[in-house]
Amino acid sequence: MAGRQARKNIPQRASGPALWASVGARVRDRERKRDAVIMTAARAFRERGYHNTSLDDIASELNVTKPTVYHYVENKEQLLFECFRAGLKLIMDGIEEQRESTTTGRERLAAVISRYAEAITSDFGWCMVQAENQDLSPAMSRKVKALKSEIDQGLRSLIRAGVDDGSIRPCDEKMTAFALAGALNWIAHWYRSDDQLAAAEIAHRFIELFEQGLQPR
Amino acid sequence: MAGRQARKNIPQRASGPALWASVGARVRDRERKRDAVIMTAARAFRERGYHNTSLDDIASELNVTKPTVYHYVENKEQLLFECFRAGLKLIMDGIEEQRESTTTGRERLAAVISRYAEAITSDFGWCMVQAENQDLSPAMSRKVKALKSEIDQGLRSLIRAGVDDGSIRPCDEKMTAFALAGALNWIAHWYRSDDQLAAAEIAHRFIELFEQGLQPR
DNA sequence: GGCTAAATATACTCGCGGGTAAATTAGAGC
DNA sequence: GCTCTAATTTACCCGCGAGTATATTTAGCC
Repeated sequence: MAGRQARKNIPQRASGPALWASVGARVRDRERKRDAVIMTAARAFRERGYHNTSLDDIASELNVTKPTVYHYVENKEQLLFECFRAGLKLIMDGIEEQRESTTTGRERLAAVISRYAEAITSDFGWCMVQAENQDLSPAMSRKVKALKSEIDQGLRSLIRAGVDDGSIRPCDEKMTAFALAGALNWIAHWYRSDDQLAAAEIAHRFIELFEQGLQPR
Repeated sequence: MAGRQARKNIPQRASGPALWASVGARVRDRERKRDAVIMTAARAFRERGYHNTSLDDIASELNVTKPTVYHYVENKEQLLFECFRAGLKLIMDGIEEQRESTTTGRERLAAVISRYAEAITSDFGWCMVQAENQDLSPAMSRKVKALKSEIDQGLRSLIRAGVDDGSIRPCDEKMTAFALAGALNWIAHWYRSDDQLAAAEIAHRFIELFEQGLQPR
């Protein structure tokens, strides 16, 4: 069939469509396939936006048809949520990681910023940032809000810790956390993966700016 | 008719639906009406998002039918663009305003930040931030990109000026501008107009943070 | 090699919403 | 009061895309 033939010619990106590329190579690991669906969706959402990406699009990028996608995920909203959660987890891990650290609050905050930048520049970055309440059902919206709030609280408590240990100048922790999160989240809007600038480099410059400030010392 | 009666009961918000509220009060000024359409769209987009707002929604908020909206605006995309432009103009004005100022670069930058925050918290703020290329035709996308770039260049040149006159510590102006714009744009994501926090207050805290930095001096 | 369950595909439904053609109403000028 | 234009409405079209009912294939298992 023409269909079959066409499928073989699809370029095989890492960990994505390759899973389904040839019938013989199909792996039966359900988890893996589900992850591939989510990953592909994340990339598609990032490139074309949530509303401009149909499930048919995602399916065809996976060399599969729409009902197959529905076999791994309840609906489109859930798909967005999974992308969101995957990205958010990267950040949460970064924050968690610093819990047992014994360095100053400022240093721990800097470490979290680095991980945050890493997460935002990942395939899931865009979804994390764009998963607005507007596109979600009330129930989902609540979940997303709660998760986002965890990140916010994590940042604030690091700032507070820094103020307490003297490594951070006393400041409005809420506004500071918002400014930080804003600058970081915004990366998703301008970052292109083919950019020369690596996440680590961006994080480094941001840390310097936020720590030192614009005014000469 | 029941339709007419219902219209009279619509609450009349400032400068919006009131224009059409009663037949007798209809103003013939085309400009004014067009502006009302744009304003109403901006509010709706902010509340429910671009894709979740239909032109029927906007029309009905104006106590009018969809074709009337089309009488003032070519299509939905154009409508988003107009909202975007209206918001952007506020910022451009702020930058322009500082061109003839003779103060230091850092002070001028602070002034622009204030105006920026003001613009972002306005009804048009959300549209400005959300008018992503993804939802726009290639032609529109180019226009939006060009306008956004103007803002970016404005910020960078202020930073450069500050570095030159010694009021700003030498830094990567591109990353600094991105961080600033990010923090400011992000306001649109969390700001609610009924918030106690006024734009001026937010701007003030942001300026302090960006100027002084987190590290104690 | 036949049985069963999971995986995938075919072939639909259906509503929403952008956009429009054609009629109707309002109003300015005479 | 008539006419002509601008403003507005009624009543549509139509495509896209989310979601699904049903058939078919695949693969593990005895």
